[in-house]
Amino acid sequence: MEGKIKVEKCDCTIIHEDVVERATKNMPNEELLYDLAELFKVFGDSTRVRILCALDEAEMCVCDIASVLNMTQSAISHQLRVLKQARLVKNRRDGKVVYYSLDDEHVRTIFDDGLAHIKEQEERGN
Amino acid sequence: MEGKIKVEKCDCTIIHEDVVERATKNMPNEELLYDLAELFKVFGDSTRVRILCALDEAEMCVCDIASVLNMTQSAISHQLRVLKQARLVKNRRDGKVVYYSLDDEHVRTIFDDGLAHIKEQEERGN
DNA sequence: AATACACTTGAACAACTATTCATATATTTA
DNA sequence: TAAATATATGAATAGTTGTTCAAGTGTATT
Repeated sequence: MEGKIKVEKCDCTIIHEDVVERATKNMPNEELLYDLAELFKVFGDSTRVRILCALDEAEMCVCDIASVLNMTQSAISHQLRVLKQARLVKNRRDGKVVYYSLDDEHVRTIFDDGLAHIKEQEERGN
Repeated sequence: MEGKIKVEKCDCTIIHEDVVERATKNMPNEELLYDLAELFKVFGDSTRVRILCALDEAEMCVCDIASVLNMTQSAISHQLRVLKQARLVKNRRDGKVVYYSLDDEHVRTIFDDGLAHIKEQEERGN
């Protein structure tokens, strides 16, 4: 469904008008939030997360990555495409070989924030 | 498929052994990366992103949120469940009304990082 | 030019996910 | 206790996504 605008409304009677109005007014641009969700969606797959982790270590060719993740080269290639479209990785060609590397300084930051959340969760007991 | 371990290997001949070995060795725990992806998956839906945005403004009941997002109460309730399981929101009951609020200091940080990436993308022209 | 090889890509399929609809639960009020 | 209301939940469904398989590019080597 993602991104469709719904028409139905809640049928409650005791809505907190002031809060609703304020929140509605301060909501960021719908498109921006959509793009944000799209970005996180890219991070929301363990194969892609692992690829990013591998590339954080060093620039690598497709076969290298496939070998590290123990997956087919085709599967990796498909995912690299997604990562590239999201501008998280870039590539360069050297003869037959295509080398991929991280294309964003924020990748590590976003990772670390996510890890911080997970760690805090664990500490709070789960 | 998510989380399954593959058996096939890449059939390339010119793997960069040193890089592969180093990357393999330094890869974080598989389970940790899986959890990380699971977390980002929660952020990877615009409805949930919008809910978090709304709650960043103020504590709200389910109907309030439904009203702000212009969606059915049921849909919101289902998503709040996901957010709660991920420990991103918490709730308290006051009579018939259940109030939800953010349950994590990192939510805003993660948001901001994501936005930083998007902005940089735009600046680089796209 | 022909072969080999690293990589890409399209189609197909299975697994997953978000919303809807109907119904259930919990709490207040009459 | 019965009715009203805010929320939750289960099943169904349509849409999405990741991997596989087969075939296609592009580059180097002979």
